[in-house]
Amino acid sequence: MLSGATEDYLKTIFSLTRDSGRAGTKDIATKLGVSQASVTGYLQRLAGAELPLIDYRKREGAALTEEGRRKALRVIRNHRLLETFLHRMLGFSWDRVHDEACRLEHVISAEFEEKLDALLGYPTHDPHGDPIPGRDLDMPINSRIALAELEPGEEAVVDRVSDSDPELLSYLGKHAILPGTRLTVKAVSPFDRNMKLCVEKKRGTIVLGPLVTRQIFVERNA
Amino acid sequence: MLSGATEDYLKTIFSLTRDSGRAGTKDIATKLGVSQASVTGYLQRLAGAELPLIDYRKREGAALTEEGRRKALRVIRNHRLLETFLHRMLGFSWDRVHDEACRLEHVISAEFEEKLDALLGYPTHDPHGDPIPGRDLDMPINSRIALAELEPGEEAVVDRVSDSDPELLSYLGKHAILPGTRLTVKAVSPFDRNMKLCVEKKRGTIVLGPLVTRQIFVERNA
DNA sequence: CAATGTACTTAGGATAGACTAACTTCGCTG
DNA sequence: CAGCGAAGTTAGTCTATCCTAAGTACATTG
Repeated sequence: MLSGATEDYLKTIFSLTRDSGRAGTKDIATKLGVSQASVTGYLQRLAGAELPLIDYRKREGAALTEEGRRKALRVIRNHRLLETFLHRMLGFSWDRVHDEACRLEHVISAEFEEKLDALLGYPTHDPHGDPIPGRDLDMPINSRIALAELEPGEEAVVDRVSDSDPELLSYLGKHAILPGTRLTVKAVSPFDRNMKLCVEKKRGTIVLGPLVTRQIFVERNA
Repeated sequence: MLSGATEDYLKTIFSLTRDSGRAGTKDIATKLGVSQASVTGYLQRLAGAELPLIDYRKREGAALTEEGRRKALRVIRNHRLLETFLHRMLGFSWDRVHDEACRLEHVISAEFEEKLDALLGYPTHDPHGDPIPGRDLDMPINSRIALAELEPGEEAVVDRVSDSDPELLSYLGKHAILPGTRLTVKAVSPFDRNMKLCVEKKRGTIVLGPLVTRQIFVERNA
């Protein structure tokens, strides 16, 4: 069995290698909240194991092996199933599910995972709109288009919202900006990139800064 | 926050001090599956903390302080709520809930505990019949009368079954011996203490040895 | 009351996972 | 191309939790 720490490293490397091909020591350290030296040590250990979960090269960072990728996806699947459960069945607000799921994801059995999946009706997306890998660990591709990239006049539907900042989630929730919400870009101020948005059928508009609009991912209106 | 190990020690000491006033090093070691030396060391550390959770005296074993008792009851509450959830909502069989709950009990938040309690409708007993401490950590007293103590002719209702052996639970489950099941003692063989029982409305009888009948606790028929 | 067995403790050490401090690499800039 | 800064590594520690081996305390029993 993998330790919780190992699972956290795998999850982090997985998400960092979505864009760049390799995850750097510093980025991993920042995401995990540990020192760079700790990361170097841990990566060396992981890469030197019998069945290595990562491929690590000095000063070039880490990438997941096929085995590592599978383990990472299993943890991500657990995490997102749990988030969905916490939100839908226990009534946790969507800004509180992340931390709880981060602790639970390391201790549930495969049997728990399967039964929870069934109880929830085999959900495909978690409360933030992130896709849930299936039992086969296939994961649908999610939108990579940040709201910040849209031009005035464009319409879009919110696909997902970064789950990293609870404060942000709470704020957006209050303004009904959730996966599925339809938005229209009314204006973008030239220097600060503030965006004036019309939110679906809701009365009025809202202005969001670029730190926010870069955390919201959308599908351009078909 | 307490570590999982500390919570396990507290839980174990709690259950061992139900009967005897103090928990001995050896019994704790056996229950936890660690060496006696580890237990001695751990108890010393726990007792020497700022706010000690246990009272430890050399060669006399450990007892919980009021604070330790409260923490122990919180863990037991988590454990039993989780067992109830696993059985009732996820459909785990009653012999599989214990191990899963043992891992989950250390990582759930107070918010999770409360919301789960509400979702389950504030249950008072877990699937084995053990009482669930309430939010105030009050715990109803459960039956201490082992089935093994009954005489031929007596009738009783199963109150709870020890959850320590999954094999036993599976076996008893197959024969419909669960909390609430009504039993009649038909005969007790004099030397081996085998007990011939009539199980409620079920066809036929069953013979159980003393290793089994000592794990089943009952209420004598009113 | 000495011998013995069981329960308990001490001493010394292992491992996982983290830290700080100090050093190395390397790309970029002037 | 020397120098600087950021990223990365090494070395040495620390804490939690466990271990084995060896010794101690105490009750029982001949």
